[in-house]
Amino acid sequence: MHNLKVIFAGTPDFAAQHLQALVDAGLNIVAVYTQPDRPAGRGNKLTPIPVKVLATHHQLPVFQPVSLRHEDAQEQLQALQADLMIVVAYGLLLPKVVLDTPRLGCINVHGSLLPRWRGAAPIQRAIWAGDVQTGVTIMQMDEGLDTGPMLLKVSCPIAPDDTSASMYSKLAALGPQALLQTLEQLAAGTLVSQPQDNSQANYAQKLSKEEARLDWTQSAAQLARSVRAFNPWPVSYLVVAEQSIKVWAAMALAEQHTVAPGTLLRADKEGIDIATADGTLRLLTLQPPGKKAMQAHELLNSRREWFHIGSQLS
RNA sequence: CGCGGGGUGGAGCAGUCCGGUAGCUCGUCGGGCUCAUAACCCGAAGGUCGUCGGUUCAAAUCCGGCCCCCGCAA
Repeated sequence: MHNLKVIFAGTPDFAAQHLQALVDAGLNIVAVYTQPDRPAGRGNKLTPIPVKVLATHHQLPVFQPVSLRHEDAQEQLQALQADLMIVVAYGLLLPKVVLDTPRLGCINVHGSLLPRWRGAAPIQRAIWAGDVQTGVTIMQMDEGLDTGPMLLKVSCPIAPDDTSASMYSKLAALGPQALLQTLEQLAAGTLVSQPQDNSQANYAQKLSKEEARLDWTQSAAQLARSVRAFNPWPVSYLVVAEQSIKVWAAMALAEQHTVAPGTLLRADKEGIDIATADGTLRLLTLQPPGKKAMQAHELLNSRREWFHIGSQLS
């Protein structure tokens, strides 16, 4: 596999960890594609792109086209005469021309056990839906959205306290291993591809800030899963005293109640308990705007007036 | 120059506008009550108020520089 000319395409830290593994494995990486630098964050400063930082550190040629739909970008790609392109969380659509440019096409590392959770937020949706396991799938890319034939799947259990953040780091360890294994099989000629069963497919819809607002008409169990799935982004929140308070950790209590959803049942050292349509949600770690995340009892030390027992949350 | 909040005993906050005895809710330690307690009562320890400089008889508080943390919008 070391004589393959490989192009790597990816953007965030998750992708960078795969690139690192490829570099460590001694692959011949002829180019690295990543998204253009953009002003972002507080102060709108230019934020370094993880993959670019790593590529630059290893003195790999970096390309940052705005789109791969333009001919000049496609010609540039063509000129690299690559055998294979490896795509991990790149964030740009690859037109068919691009998919066909490398001799062996493009392969992708996807954060779910395909065909379940095709699309933008596979890791988060697996937690959100209460799946007991997820994993990574290495697949040959085709024109569809994560519809290509699968080359290798590795699964990973989702623990009851796993968040999207923790699953990301678990899969960021599994993905590179699976990717390297795939490349070895490719080189050895033992690679077997398996088509996806479309009848088993579903889509992992992008997360939104709107969706992150805790909706007391959902069940406590679902809300607890959402809190885990939306950590570290967009982070579940509730509105109290006209402020959005992020909820970084919560748990569903078995306890039932007879009051309206959104009623504050208790607020003590254990946490802040709120009635939902089905069961009670206990808020454990909260973060008011401008503050750091803190335990419920710490917030109550100074903001008791925000949490009067019996009050209604919207 | 995107908008904004903040750095005060171990924690979360008030006090800053109108300079002048360090406050609140917890935690910790000691004692008491109790069958018992994470509950309650009594008491104690613990702070150069982010940092550097300026103004002043006097600065957490006024003025200026610097460091750090965080929310929103992208």
